[in-house]
Amino acid sequence: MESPQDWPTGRLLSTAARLVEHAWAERLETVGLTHAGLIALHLLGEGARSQSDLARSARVQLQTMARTVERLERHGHVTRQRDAADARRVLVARTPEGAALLEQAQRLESEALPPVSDPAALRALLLEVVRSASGGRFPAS
Amino acid sequence: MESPQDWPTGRLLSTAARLVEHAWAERLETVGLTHAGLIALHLLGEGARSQSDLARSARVQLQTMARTVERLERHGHVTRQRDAADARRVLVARTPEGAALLEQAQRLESEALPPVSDPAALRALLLEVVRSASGGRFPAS
DNA sequence: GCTGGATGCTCAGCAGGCTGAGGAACGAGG
DNA sequence: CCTCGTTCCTCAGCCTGCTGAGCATCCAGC
Repeated sequence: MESPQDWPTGRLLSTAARLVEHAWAERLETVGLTHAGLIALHLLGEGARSQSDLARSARVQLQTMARTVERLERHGHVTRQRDAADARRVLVARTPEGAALLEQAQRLESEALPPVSDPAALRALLLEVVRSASGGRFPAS
Repeated sequence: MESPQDWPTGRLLSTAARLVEHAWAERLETVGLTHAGLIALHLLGEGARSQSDLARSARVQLQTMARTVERLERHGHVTRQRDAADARRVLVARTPEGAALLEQAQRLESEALPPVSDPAALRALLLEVVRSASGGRFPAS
């Protein structure tokens, strides 16, 4: 009960994620990004996308993504503007500063995961989990 | 970039954890517990433990555990009292209600992880990650 | 004894998830 | 047209992580 060995797998998953996220966040701090911000910046790609589109891709709720984007905008990493063609949408695009940051940050991100005996197997298993748990909640992403 | 397949492993880990946690929380809601509360309740065992002790075991900060315990107390799942032997400590113990809830909740927790091709391998790999990422941050847990 | 470091806790405040409620715009159908 | 359902977004509020600051207590060493 005291040791992680005896924990249920779900709890192990959450804990591992949190620990890795922390290491990751520490590095990102040096370039002035949070991990959620990096994901959003990454998903943006070259063109502009709507917030709900980003949210679906990132597997988070629209409200969560809206706040992340708002923070990125406040720091000058992205711009937001109403879509002229569909006034419900807000189009988000990277600024040059955002693009520059993204490039630095991506190099840091890959270093955050501690070395593990079989990285490919870990990836494959996590992918299985994501796929099967995304069902319904984030359709057609 | 759009699909999880192309994500870095750390991001996959976080996403998988969040999705599983969500499924888990949904079930726990039916018995009136949050996932953090369940962990604390579980780690308590039969006897009383101090908050910092619980925090170390759960791999969270003392402040986080304090708030979780405070919530459990508010709902009548645990009791808190100053340690007579060391007045800095707060001793936390399960109430009978808390113990009853725990038993129900543990059955639910195990169902939350979606079936995966090699559960044992997933466990083993996650355990590696937790072990190597706990270093320094949560000594001698 | 007293002082000073270590330890346990609380308070305040931030970021990132979530839900629920409600407003504005689009679009299909009567 | 106009209505009604859907979609996109915002606002408010909760829970869980985190940090930093500050307080009380203990204990070792002088």
